[in-house]
Amino acid sequence: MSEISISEAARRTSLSVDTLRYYEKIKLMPRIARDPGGRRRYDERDLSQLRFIQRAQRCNFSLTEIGELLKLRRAGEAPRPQVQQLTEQKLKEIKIRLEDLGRLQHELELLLNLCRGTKKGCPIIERLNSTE
Amino acid sequence: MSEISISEAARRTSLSVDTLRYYEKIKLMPRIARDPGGRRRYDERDLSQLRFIQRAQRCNFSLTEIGELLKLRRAGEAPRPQVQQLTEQKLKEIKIRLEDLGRLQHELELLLNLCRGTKKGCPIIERLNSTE
DNA sequence: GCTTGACCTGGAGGGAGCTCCAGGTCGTAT
DNA sequence: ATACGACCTGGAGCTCCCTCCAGGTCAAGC
Repeated sequence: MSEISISEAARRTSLSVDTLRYYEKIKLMPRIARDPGGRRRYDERDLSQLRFIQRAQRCNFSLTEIGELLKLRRAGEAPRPQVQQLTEQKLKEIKIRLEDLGRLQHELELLLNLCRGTKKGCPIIERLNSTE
Repeated sequence: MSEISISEAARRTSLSVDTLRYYEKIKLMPRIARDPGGRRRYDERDLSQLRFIQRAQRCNFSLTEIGELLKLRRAGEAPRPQVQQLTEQKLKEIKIRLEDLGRLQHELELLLNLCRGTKKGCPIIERLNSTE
């Protein structure tokens, strides 16, 4: 099979073995399968879920929220309205973050252009410093 | 003038007065002007900076990083190369986060459409659960 | 002049998300 | 048989970012 040790799983996800154990401890991950000696064996599904967690986390979701997202992910065949609602709300949050990021990107690009092209005393800086 | 009390500043930024004092304590914000009685008086510049902090924070920047961004923001007239480099790096990080968010958005939209239109047993779920 | 409430300071407390440690087990290599 | 390293568990410790507290000051209303 394609089952791998915890250290290999850590390597492939760039998480630490401590973090992997921690995710299991707080039940963000399900109980990972063990070999006869009691060591964890991660399969492709586990890795996929870990990568989902990482993506969601980079997008500011808390581990608690990610737990909910994972429930959605798993509960696909049981499309309850409450589950839909949660997803919709998360999507709204994502959109807001996308907008924030866009704004921040714009501000920094402005600043960078300024830094590149100017000697001193540019009106844009004043705008950055004093406007909403 | 348009100088306002800490509680008013808190109201306008949706931060708590404790957080406002905390930002000053850790020098993320400059020392805020005081009235003769020693109370803080926030002006438009302060509010602008606070909103910048909030935007950056929603985009996953740590307060330490935001401190650096604010230094850039202030140091506009002194475009040192090291300062440029930092901005460029932050922009790269922002782009990665934008991509992550886009991916996550896509995944959740997929899931949502699925939830809306299906009875049970959809191949997309399998894909979500077992693919990269 | 006294009360009330918003404000001040320094410092302790708290939740999230790890990270580390002690003390023990398993399996391979010598 | 033993030594070694990767693994196990439960629990303590740490950083970040607040949040709360105690004890005190200031300004306005009664």
